[in-house]
Amino acid sequence: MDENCTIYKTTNFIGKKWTLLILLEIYKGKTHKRRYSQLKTNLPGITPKILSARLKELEKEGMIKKNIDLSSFPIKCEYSLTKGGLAFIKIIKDIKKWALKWKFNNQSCMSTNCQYCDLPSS
Amino acid sequence: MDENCTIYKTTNFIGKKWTLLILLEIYKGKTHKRRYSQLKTNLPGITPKILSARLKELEKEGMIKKNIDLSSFPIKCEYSLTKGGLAFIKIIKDIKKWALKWKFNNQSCMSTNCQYCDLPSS
DNA sequence: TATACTAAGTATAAAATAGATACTTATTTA
DNA sequence: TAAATAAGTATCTATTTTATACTTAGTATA
Repeated sequence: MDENCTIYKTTNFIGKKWTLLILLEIYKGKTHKRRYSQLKTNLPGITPKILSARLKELEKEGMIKKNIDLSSFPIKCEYSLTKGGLAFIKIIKDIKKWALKWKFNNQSCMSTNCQYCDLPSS
Repeated sequence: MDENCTIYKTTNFIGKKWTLLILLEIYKGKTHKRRYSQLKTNLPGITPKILSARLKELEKEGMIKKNIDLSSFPIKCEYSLTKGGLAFIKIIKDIKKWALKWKFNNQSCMSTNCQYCDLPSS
């Protein structure tokens, strides 16, 4: 197995469960930022353990940045997209477009209130 | 949780381990077709159980088609991309381009012999 | 003063998924 | 008669994910 492979290495982290949904959720935040608790609320079904593991991995992979606000209590942590992370959103949008065209009969997103994919289509 | 969500439903199957690599490997075959045994050889590390589970899921999701040739022995099964599956290859190529730009310093793929991502870059 | 509340997690055990490896089936070739 | 082949399945183990409870420290409420 070739561990230097670009696609192999990349699918190894972007392919994990919840990863794309977390990126998208951060993107949808004001100025593309979200706090831990907002992510937890807006991604129903995710567990705190997985959310925190994915955030650490995304930070390690350079797709998001963590910012801690110590001035208030309780401490607030804000996660924002890096330039690379923001560039990746284009791919997620393309996946949505592909899915609408080839999987869901070219309807616009069927759930208008959907927390996940209610994002501008262009 | 909104189970009708486009992105949620889509990441649920394209996000699984090996899925993108299998699609890519079929794409790289002559006329975008590969036999089971070729996939197994060209995706070192995959187990027959996972390969067969993924192929079934991809077929169910309408991304590949299975074709059995009973005329010879042993039976040969050929997997080919559907139109939707072929359209998805564009996204995989974009992921590679993204990775080369943002993760791997804009080098062209570092392993020229790589089974996985040695694909035309345009 | 004691109690409850918050944000951002961690800890532990159970369930689901993936991996390793051996086996199956049916036909052809040595 | 024995070995080889394609396309898997079966069984057991290891890794990941999920469910749920707990932690920490400052702040507001009773």
